[in-house]
Amino acid sequence: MFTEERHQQILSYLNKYHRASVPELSQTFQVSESTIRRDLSELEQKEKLRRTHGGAVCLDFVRMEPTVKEKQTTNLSEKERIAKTASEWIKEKETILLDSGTTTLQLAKQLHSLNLTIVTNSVSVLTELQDAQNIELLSTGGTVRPQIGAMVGPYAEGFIRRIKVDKLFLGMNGVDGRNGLSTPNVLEAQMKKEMISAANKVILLCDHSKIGKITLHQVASLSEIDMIITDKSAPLSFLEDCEQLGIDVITV
Amino acid sequence: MFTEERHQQILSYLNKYHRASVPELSQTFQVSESTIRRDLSELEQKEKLRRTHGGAVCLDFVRMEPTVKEKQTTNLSEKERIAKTASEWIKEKETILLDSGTTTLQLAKQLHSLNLTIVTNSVSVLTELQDAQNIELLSTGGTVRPQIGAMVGPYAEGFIRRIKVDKLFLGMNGVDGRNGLSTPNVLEAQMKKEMISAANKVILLCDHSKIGKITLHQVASLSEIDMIITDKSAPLSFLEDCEQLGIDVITV
DNA sequence: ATCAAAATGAGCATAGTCAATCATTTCCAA
DNA sequence: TTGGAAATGATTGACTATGCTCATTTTGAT
Repeated sequence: MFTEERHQQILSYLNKYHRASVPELSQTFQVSESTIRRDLSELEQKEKLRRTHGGAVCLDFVRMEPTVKEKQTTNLSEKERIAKTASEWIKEKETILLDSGTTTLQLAKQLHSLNLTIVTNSVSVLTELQDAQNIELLSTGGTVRPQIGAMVGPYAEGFIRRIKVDKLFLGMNGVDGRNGLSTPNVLEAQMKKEMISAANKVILLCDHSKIGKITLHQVASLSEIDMIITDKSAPLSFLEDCEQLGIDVITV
Repeated sequence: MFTEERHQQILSYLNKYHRASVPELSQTFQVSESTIRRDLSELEQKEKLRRTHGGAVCLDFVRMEPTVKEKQTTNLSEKERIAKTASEWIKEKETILLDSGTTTLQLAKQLHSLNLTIVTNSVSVLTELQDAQNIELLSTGGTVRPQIGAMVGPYAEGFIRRIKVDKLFLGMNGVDGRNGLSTPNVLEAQMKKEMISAANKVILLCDHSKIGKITLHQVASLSEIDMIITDKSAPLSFLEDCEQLGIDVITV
């Protein structure tokens, strides 16, 4: 393969996966890592990609990544860690239901290279995963809630009622030992209820800031959750309540 | 074999294999590598191929690279003008169905400040308009087609069947006077059919590059269209055909 | 904050490739 | 035939691509 060809292919690869590591490319094209590094340097010179430590990313992906909104996201690093841990519980070929929200979006970012069927009511997740090669991506449809980008309402619920998934990764505004799960919007509350019914296993992703909060509409009681992934700042008493209910608790 | 003949054969060879090395060609045509290099230099001069270190690659192959982003920018200015004109036909409070595609995405960008109900099967349009203040945004849901970001399949069709909209803005891969409207993907074709049925008024947005093209699956005949907005490079004969059918034709 | 592992880029040696040059061969018209 | 232009092949010094080593930087985990 000629150098030029390899350069083209590296760009296609990046277009597909948005990112590529040096060892990954080295193996793919059967050349040394040095060569790949040289390739990446040259392509960066030509502004065809953006070099990162360990690899490179696609240019539009870079532009897309740090949106204003995302920068404003609170507790981003906790959410990232929670998402990373959550991704370790996903096996190839599974069918996953992804709720809307910033934490589940972080989870979506981890899933690009897996072979999965993903159902979601989040516009951001759709955008994030629409070009992932091995993912069969399904959208619930419905009314789009501004700002949040969640699809809700009767159409969305109707979609969910017709499916069954292996695992649901659920976000939530309020999580409380006594009051269970709650959210401020009635349509979202209803939607989350349906999602819980559609899943064999319900995994709740929430950073510590959500714990102890009670918001307007109750979605479910704690006992309907199978696993909860949160950060180490979560109050111990709450975590004990969860374990008492037989919920798997993971803190990261 | 004459020099000219060899040149022709080198080009055929490239057409077949997209690439060729100097030793490979040298052996194939039983001439020295020097000669091949001379041949390749001349052919590059005439822009018949692209020289690389060690050989040459077919030009089309090099051009094969146009990234998703570049595709979006093909005829961008035409698309923008078409979109702008299309937006002038939209009145406040109307219910609009927006097909997926780059031209309809340009249209979506024009609609931020209007008070509308918009239904779409395009992930890009959802992202574009999710934060628009006065827009009630509805998503069809369904299976997401990679690259294109169109939601299709039975669920998407089911959604469309249950609604009626004032106007549909439709994109299309192929538009031909005789053959009507066509698209390469069967699911998209089906989806577009349903959308046409759901609309009181069907407005086709297409730049001149789509006209005269026929692709695999027929979506509808021209007569099902109420209005077509295209650019001034559209062939006159086609525009006359449209007017004969009573279609409003606008060229920008 | 600190440390070990991973990644990097510079330098260098090697193999393969290149363009320039020149001698030889082929072709064609006078 | 013969002269000259064009095409070809061989040679060679320069250039390019690659892989390897090693000192330095970056990263991530504690």
